[in-house]
Formats: sequence, structure tokens, C-alpha cells
Amino acid sequence: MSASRLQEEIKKKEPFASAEQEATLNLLRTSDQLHNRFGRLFRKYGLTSSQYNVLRILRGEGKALPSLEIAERMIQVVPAITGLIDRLEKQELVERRRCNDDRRVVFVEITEKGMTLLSEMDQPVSDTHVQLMGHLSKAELQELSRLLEKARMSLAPGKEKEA
Amino acid sequence: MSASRLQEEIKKKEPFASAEQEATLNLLRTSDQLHNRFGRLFRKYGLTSSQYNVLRILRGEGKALPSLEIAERMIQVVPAITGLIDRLEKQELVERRRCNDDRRVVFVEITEKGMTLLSEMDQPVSDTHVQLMGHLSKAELQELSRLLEKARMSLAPGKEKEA
DNA sequence: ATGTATTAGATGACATGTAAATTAAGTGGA
DNA sequence: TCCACTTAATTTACATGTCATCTAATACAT
Repeated sequence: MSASRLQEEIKKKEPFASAEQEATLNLLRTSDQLHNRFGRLFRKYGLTSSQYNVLRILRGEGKALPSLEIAERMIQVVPAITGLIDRLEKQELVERRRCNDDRRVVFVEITEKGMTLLSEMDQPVSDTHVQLMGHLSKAELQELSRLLEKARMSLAPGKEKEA
Repeated sequence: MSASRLQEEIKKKEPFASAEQEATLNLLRTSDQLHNRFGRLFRKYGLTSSQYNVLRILRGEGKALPSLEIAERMIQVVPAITGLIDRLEKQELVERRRCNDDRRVVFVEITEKGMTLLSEMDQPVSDTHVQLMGHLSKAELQELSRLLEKARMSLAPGKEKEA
């Protein structure tokens, strides 16, 4: 049996302890590389990956969202959102608005400037998606999505194993 | 056609622009969640994911490695390695040694203390791998690894598209 | 040998991710 | 009414990841 491609890539001398471990490391490595690649694209427009993500969520929603809603959709811890919104606001890509009904809540909304920036990025982003994953067939892409969704089933919130 | 699971998870209102995009976002999201989960496990032992990674690489190699070698295997940028090694050295889990042949090179080696810590973590880490991915069949895990490796083919260094 | 290019690392500035603690506001019950 | 509890967001402290820049050491060509 020849060594796996991943094993060669990271120059690992021993084979993987399990298929589970190999799949997980493959996943983390592929994701890192994709993240890097998109990060470089976004930087050309003055954004980081997280900032782009927030703008996409806000555009997709079409209206203002509470900070916590945004954090939830990004799998991120709450404290990180504050600074993220701060920087987007400084660039005038989003606006904060205190909610009147519940003054604890801060609504965040994308601005015209933010929408314009996203529009400029749409084509390059779309092109990059195809460039990076287009060599997989539609059937392979669907199967990949299916397997990833299945993988996430054990990761749902609340499924944490207690020590 | 019903909306995809990912589309529901992130409450996206429009369907994905392409199968490429959906697969990529699935990948990034799954990876984030796995990363979070392992991060929490490692933290119980006083390590971050990156620190654990360095120790695993050094144990796998069995001997000292130059800093750049470590960075390369981790997909990471060079500057990050310095601080990473700094903190591991402070915890006495690794040691730095200047190379005599080429005094620019710094070799990093795992210590006894580092090896002992890794040993304690082996079983919990292995258990977590199975816990998180064990609900996929062996065939599915292999197919997942195959698709991820194929996905990385477009990400090889030097394949960057020029602007 | 000498000046240029290259290579290995380190440093500084900044954005991010994490946990723990804090502030402010809303809810409920004695 | 008043206190305990919860919730939304922020703040603080620290590890990380990124880039640009710097230093030291080596390699190479003339």
C-alpha cells in the first residue's frame, strides 16, 4: 500500500492512526489553504475574510441584524464580533443602530458603500470558487458537500461530550 | 428542490451561486467547527491547536527540525513560527539549538516533558477523532479524503493566478 | 576578496479568535 | 418595590496569523 498524498505532503513518517484521523487532517489542511487563498483575494479590496463574511451575511439578509445573530452564523465567539464591527464601521461599510424596544441590542446594517464594494467583488469571488474547485465534477462536488454535512452532524451545538 | 442543509444552517435566503461555492463554504464551516472542538480539547492540556501541531510534527520526525521546516508542514507563514516556538520553549516542551554548520538555522527539538505530554493526550485525541467522524463509514471517510486531496490539487504552491 | 543575491529567522503593526469578567438592560418572583 | 437571574454587548488579556521590514549568515560571480 502506497502512502497517502496527505502523508507525503506533511512528510509524516508513520501512516495515519485511523481513517477518521486522516479525513480530519485532510479537511483541516484543505480548509487552511482555501482560507489563505480567499484571504489574499479579499485583501486586495481592503477586507479580511471575516469582514467579507459579515458583509455577505448582511447583504443576504437584506436588513439590519443584531450582533449576536451575526456571530451565530459565523460560528464565532461573541467578543470577536465587537471589534470586527468596529473596523467595518470605521470603513463606513456598516452602521450600528441601538434598538429602541430593547436597548441592549445593537442592530448592524450594511451601507451603500458596503453594497457597492460587495458588487465589485462578486465576479472575482465567483471566479475564484470555480478556479479552486472547478476541476471536480458536479457529482464530486455534491458528494463532497454531502459528506461534509454528514460530518457536521456530530458537531451540532449541544453534542459536546462531557468530561 | 429543498434548500441545502448548509443553506439552512447559515439562514441564507438565496440558494448558492454554484456547486463549487457550496462545497467550499461547507468545507470552511466544517473545518471551523472541528478546529473549535479540538481547540477545546487541547486547551485542557494547556496547549493551543498550533502548539499541539508543532509537537506532533517534532515527535513524528523523531529528531530536531529547522523552524522553516516546521512552518512549511503547517501551511503557516514564517513570522508566526517564531512566537509559537517561543511559547513552547517557555513551557519547556521544546528546545532551540543553533546549527553549527549554518549558523542562520535554528533547530527545534521536542523535550522529554513534551513527549510525556503528548503521550497523555494520545488516547483522548484519538477518541475525539472517532467521536467526531466515526459516524461515517470507512468507505465514506476514504471518499472524503480522496475528494479533499483532489480539491487541493488546484491549491498547490505556484498555482496562484496572477492578477 | 568583494559586492550582490539569497536564505533563515526575528520584529513590529495590525486583525482575529478565545476565555473571563464587566456593564447595561430586561424579566420574574417574593 | 427589590433582589436574583438572564441576556446583549463590550472590555481585557493573551495566542495566533498576516504582511512588511530587518538582521545575520551564506552562496556566488566577477
